[in-house]
Amino acid sequence: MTELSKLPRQESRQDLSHHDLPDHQPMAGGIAARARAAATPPYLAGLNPEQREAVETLDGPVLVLAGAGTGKTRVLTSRIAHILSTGRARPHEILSVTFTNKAAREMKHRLGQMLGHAVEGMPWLGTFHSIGGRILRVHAELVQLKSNFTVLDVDDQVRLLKQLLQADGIDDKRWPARMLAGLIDGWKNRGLTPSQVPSGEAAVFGNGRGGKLYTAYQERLKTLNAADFGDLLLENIRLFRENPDVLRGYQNRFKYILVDEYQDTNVAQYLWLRLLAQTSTRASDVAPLTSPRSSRGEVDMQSMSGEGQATDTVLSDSAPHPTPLPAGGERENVPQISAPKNICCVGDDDQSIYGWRGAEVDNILRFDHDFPGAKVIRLERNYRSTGHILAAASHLIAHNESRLGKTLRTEDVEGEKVTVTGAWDSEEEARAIGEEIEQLQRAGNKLNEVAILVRASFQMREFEDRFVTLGLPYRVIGGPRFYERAEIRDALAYLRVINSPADDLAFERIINVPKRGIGDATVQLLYDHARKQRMSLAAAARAIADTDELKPKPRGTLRGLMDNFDRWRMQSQAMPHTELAEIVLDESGYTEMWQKDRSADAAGRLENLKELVRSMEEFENLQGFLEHISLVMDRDGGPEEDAVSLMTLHSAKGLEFDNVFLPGWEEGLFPHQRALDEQGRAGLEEERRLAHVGITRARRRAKLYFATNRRIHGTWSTTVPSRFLDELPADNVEITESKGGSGWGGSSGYGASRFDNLEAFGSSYSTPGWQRAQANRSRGGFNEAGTPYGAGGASRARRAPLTIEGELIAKSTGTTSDYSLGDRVFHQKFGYGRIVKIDGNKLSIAFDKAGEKKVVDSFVQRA
DNA sequence: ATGTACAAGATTTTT
DNA sequence: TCTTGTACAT
Repeated sequence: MTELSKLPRQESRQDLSHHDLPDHQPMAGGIAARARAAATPPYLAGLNPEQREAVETLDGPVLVLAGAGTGKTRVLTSRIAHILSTGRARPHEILSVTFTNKAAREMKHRLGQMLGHAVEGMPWLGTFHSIGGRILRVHAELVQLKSNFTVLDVDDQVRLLKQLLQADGIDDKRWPARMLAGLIDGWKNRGLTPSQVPSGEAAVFGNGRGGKLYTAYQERLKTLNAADFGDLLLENIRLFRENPDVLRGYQNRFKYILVDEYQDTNVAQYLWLRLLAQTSTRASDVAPLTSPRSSRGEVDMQSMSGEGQATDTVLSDSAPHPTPLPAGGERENVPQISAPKNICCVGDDDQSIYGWRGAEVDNILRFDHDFPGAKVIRLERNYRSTGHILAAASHLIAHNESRLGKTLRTEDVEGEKVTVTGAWDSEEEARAIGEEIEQLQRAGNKLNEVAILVRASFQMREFEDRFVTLGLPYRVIGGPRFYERAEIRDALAYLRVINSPADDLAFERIINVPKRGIGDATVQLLYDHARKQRMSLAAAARAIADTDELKPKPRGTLRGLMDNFDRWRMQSQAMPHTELAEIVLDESGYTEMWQKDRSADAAGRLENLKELVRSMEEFENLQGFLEHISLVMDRDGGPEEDAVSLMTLHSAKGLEFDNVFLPGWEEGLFPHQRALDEQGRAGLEEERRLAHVGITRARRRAKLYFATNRRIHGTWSTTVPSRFLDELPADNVEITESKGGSGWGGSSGYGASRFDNLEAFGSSYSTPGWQRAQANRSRGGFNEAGTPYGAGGASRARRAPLTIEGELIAKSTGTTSDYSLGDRVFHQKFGYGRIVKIDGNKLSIAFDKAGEKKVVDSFVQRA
């Protein structure tokens, strides 16, 4: 519904204005021009000269700088259509990356419409991550993975890190695994492998342990044959750097590269892109300076990210080919000469709102440096919003200092002024907005054309409450997604374990779900063993179930569970995967667990499970389904019913609506206090861009609100109207009174001095405690936290055995034990004993006190 | 191993 | 305020 819905509008409007047609074509005379216009293919129809230039400039690098509502995505889509229909490239030779899977799907859909048929064979249209993942799967063995690797999501990631922290004796309370996950994520966004993390940042957790944990994490991922989302790109970069042949294969393959939302690309994405779009065959760009795979993948990325200070050695034909190009589909049609790179990036520096997630606006600012000879095309004609809305947004964003600067214009009517409404409190705000929406509805507006964009998701609740009482249909966009729901993840975990027994995170997730009496202690035991032996949890479970490490009860259930999995795995060969899923959910007792559950959402969860099984039908087999899940996990919204959309400003990116409500324009909330505290001026500017994005989502009406009192986490605090309100141009704004009626009359200073009351309120405004508390924790600024943790006795006690274990790892990674019959050994639980039988790494030991027991060798040490 | 009582902490979010 | 996670009792 985003850019798509504007297409007809745009065309019809432009049909009226002849001056929009390209009248300055070099060879175009009068008749010829008309003949040409008549023959205009659908994908060029109705483009203005700016847009048309962006579509038709096919050779060499192009940067399209475009403001909101200027048809950016349309340009990209038309460009693909143009490339295809002029026969310059075949679908699989075009690489097009977008920001979300949704955007990718939409582009495919639009492309189909433009070309008049379904778009077949467009395998390289997608997001960075899914494309990166695909390439990684093809060349998995080159990065020491198996091609059926699993992709961990945040939840898995955090649980894995929690275990690593625990093993390192680090208290999860003080240093939550989530924090480490965030850090590692940030490092990966910046394209940093463990060895490249600046020592200051690696010192998090004390003593450079942050860096060590990162290393341990990556190692664990490898043994689990897993990658996290960051790896999908990072490992890709490594792959390209270490295997110039592979890289060249892709460089030659992709004749056209297109990137949407370039302003929101992060460093890793940038590096990845630059490698692919490299025009030169300079060794410094293509080949690593060190010999390939010399140091287990710790690639020196300076030469890539730096300013090209590396040597300009030309890669000769006789350059070493460290790894042969793998056989398979990737091999076809790889010409020897490298074509000039036709990369086209589309973006708007004023819409960069993901800086906090590692996006680098610099990427867009540096474009012509990175791609010499780049053509920069500006799209400044806005087709979306009316005059007042556009003027308000432009005036606001002009307050930002660091920006390229664009002057958007519209030929649309002035329309209604942007309104600013003050409410007494957030409740009244919700009430007022509810009423206005009902009014709009009565006036014949579709609810689909109404959106409420909030800064933070806690603001949503009040609107939901209000809409429920009003009986107004609404949908929350960007809420917990289908695949994030616990029941879906549980079910998937079962299937994942069946598909790949080594999937630890999945196994751990369901080992005691439904409750079957395998508690933390047991899991911990399994985990210790798994890590010591560098094996998967499932393998550890199997090994330990045969010994006396566990009490009979958990041992029995564990063995039963493993038997179940064996059986399911057998059955998976014989029956359709949907049927298997039903059997598994049934026999595991998972369905039963929810059936017994008396809580309100249990029914919905069962429904979701059914939906999951249904969605599996589209796939040929379990493997295919799971691969899809790990990369795209996304569900198309059901049938589109008429409803108000409720979402955060961030998830509104790329969308547009006739009527947009923007509540909560108050200091502290918007701009958000934390952004201000942590990022200072840069933070403020990003917030302002967010405000700009918010206003420019509106086609006909933009309605801003602020409340004088807001309840933040239960306590009421008085708030001050946002400074952004002051920055709006008076001529395009109308100040209205809250129609909620009750409290706020507009008399208290706000009306009189318009928005200049900031100072007046400033003193009375108090920063809520939680904001102040968080204030000095800057992102990436944990450098100062150099206090070595674990000096206390308790954690010492836990860490001490680690050293011993460390030695054990070195000794007993092999499958067979290097103990011999008759050796005296010591066991933590059973004490001293003598080995009487050896079966692989399972030892039978006659203990002095405890009698004869079967034990895995990693649990004993020489006495 | 599991249920319950209490304390802490609470932007934005895509793979 | 309300959710989430941890400490403690059963």
